[in-house]
Amino acid sequence: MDASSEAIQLILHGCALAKDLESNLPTLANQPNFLSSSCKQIIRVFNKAMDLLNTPHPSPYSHMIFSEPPESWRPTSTEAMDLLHAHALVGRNPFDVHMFSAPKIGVANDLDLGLEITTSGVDLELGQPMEYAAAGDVEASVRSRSTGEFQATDTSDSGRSSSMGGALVQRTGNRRENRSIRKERVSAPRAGNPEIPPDDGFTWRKYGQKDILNSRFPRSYYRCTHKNFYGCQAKKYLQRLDDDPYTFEVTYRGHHTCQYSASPLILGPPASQEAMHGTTQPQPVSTSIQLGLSHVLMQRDPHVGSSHVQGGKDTETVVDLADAMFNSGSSSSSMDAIFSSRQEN
DNA sequence: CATATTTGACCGGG
DNA sequence: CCCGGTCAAATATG
Repeated sequence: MDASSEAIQLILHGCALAKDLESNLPTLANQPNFLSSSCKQIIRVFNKAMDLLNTPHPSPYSHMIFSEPPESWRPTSTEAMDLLHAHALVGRNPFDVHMFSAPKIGVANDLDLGLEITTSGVDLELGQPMEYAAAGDVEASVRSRSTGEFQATDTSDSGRSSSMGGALVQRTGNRRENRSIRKERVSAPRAGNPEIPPDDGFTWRKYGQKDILNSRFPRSYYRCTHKNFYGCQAKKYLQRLDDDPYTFEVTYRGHHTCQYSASPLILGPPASQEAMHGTTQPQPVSTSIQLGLSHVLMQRDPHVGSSHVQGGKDTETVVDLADAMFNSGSSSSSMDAIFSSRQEN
C-alpha cells in the first residue's frame, strides 16, 4: 500500500511535469536539449513509479507487466474482439481519422504518457507533430529501459519497404511515407541461453530468419501477431550484436494498427472504463485513429493487382468481414483463413 | 485441433 | 547477381 500510493504520487508528479512540458512546448521548440532532459526527467519519474509498482517483479523488462493478460482475452476471443472493434468502426466514415487526429494536443498527450509509462521510453519525434498524428503514426517504440537509445532513422524508404508486404500503406499519399524505423538495443537476460529474445509489450510472430552478411548471428524477422486484423503493419527485426551476444538490436518498423485495447472514443464510456483499467496495451487512445486509418486504407486497397506467387485475394471490405463474423457465430476454423487477405501485391 | 516456428525458396532492388 | 526481406509448406508446440 505504501509503495503503491507513493507510486501514485510519482505518477501524478510525472503527469504534472508532462503537462508543464506541454504548456511550454511552443516556447521550447527550439531547445532540443532542454526538451530532451525534460523528457528524461519525466521518464525517470514514471520509471520509478513502475519500480514501486513492480516490487515483486524486478525483472529487467518491467514493462512486461503491462503486456496484455494472455489468459483473459487471448483465448480465441482476441480476434473476435478485434472484430468487435472493427464493427464498431464500420459505421464511421474515413473522416473520423481527421476528426480524431485533429485534437491532437489533448489526446496525444495522454497517449504519449501512456507510452512512457508502459515502455519507459518515448519517441517524441519533435519534428512534425501534426502530420504525425494525421498519419496515425503514433507507434510505441517499445524498449527495455536503460540500455540503448533511439535512432529515429527516418529513412525515406517509401519505395523500398514495399518489396512485398509494404505496398498497401504506401499510398497514404501524403508526404514521404514516414515509415518509421526505430532501432534500439536490448540486453538479454544473462541467464541461460541468450537466444531468447527479449519481450516487449507486443505479441510478435516470427516469419523469417536470415543470415546477414558480416554478422555472426542471423537476423530474425517478426511481425505483429495481429497482422490479420487490418493487416497490422508492425514488424521488428531482431539481431544479436556480433561482439555482444547478450545484446539485441531491435529494429521496429511500421505501426501497430491492431489495437485490441478498447478505445473510449469508440466504445463509449462504460466499456472504456472496463477496458482501460484492464491494463492493456500501450497506445490506447490511438486506437481510433489507427483503426480509422486502416479502414480507409482497406477501402482503397482493392486496386492493387499484380500478384505473383500466392494469389492476392483482394481485401474484402471490413464491413463484410465483420458482418460475416457476427452473423455466424460459427467458428470458422481460423481467423487466419478469413483474414488471409494478403493486402500486398 | 489451432496456432506458432522453422527453413529453404522466392522476389526484387541495388 | 548478390543480398535483405518475405512467403509458405512442413514441422513443432500446447
